[in-house]
Amino acid sequence: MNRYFEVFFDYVRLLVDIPEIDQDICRTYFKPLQLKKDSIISPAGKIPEFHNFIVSGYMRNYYVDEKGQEITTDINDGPRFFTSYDAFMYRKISKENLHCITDCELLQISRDAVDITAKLGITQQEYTLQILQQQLEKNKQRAVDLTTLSAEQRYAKLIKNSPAIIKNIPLKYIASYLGINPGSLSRIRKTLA
Amino acid sequence: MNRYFEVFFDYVRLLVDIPEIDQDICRTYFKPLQLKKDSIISPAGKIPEFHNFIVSGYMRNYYVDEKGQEITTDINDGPRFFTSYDAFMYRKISKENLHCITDCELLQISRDAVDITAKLGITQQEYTLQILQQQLEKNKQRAVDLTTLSAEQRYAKLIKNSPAIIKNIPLKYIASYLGINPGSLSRIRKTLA
DNA sequence: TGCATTTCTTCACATTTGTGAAGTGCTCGG
DNA sequence: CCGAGCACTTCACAAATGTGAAGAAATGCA
Repeated sequence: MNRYFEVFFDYVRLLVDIPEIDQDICRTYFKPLQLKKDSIISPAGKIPEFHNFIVSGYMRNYYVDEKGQEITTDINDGPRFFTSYDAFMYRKISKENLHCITDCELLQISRDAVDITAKLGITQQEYTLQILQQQLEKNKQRAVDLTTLSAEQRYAKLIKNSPAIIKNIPLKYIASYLGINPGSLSRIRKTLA
Repeated sequence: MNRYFEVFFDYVRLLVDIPEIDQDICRTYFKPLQLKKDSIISPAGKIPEFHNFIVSGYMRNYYVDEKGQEITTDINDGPRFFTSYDAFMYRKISKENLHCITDCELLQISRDAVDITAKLGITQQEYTLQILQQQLEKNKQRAVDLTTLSAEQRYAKLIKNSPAIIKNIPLKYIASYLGINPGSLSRIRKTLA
């Protein structure tokens, strides 16, 4: 299971240094978990129990709209945290489902444990601040792309920036994430080929 | 100038309580500023000097793309913080311009002062965390709206949720913010009337 | 007030994207 | 190995939105 924490700490160190003490805290409170393809963790209608870090595998975040359609709101590209953060943090009922598109390896921490580690360690608050800023910038950029780029340009940009997603995620989820009809995306793919 | 801080504290109290000590700190380090319509503060190409709170008035955030077109990425609806936050925080060159669409009343704090107040007061870090989360949720929702709603639905939603924006902001900026061509928006307005 | 500028609307037409049905190919469990 | 279901493509057509020019309306300034 050490590999899990290697991936985890490598990811965290992109934003902050982690002293040994905090590493030990993480090893104590984060629990490894393997999930099979198509597992649903943190289903809509429930309060998310865990904050998840994806060590390997691909997940998506989706909700079901009034017409019964699945809307994919997020897809991961490599290791990162993946949680309905707002609902998790404030113990609110989530509207979203976290769906393992492939087999996944996770590190999970419970909501109670997050409060404990916040007091024990010194890195957590600073890290949380930074990752929130990073996520905010990403989402701002996503919104700008959606207002300024055509469907074809959005797809081309995803190929360029996240080839791993194209290779590993069914097209229908990508289409939903990009706000493109699957049929239209198919046509766009043909013109790009 | 007390009115400025009344608006300011009322806004901050939506997320956290502010002890007297922290209120005094704010009164010391935030400076009131009046701006005329069409002033540009924090222009693209420079490091933002101040973190801005809009007491009254309307501002937009825009950048100029490769074709020379202005892309409006944010418009405020009532009092709130309005800053190229990432660039301000990390003293990076900003790509965005903050433009006063109407006369504006602001409270400003310098980047150096933010570090000072962080040490003096007790509310700031908690507040920053919360407002980042709030902004993140807003931007996620904006992205979801852009993927799932038609141009007409996006405009209708803006009318419903932010009538003040419709009343006070030139349509061309609203169109850009919604990712709609001004001509198309004009047509949409006619069908809604 | 009156002129100049900007903003908004309107129109005809082009382009992009959506829609639903049908067909093809793949995958996975039995 | 087979068949059912799923994912993806393809197509013809519909609908939504973009485009650029022209005019109307509003705004700001002298």
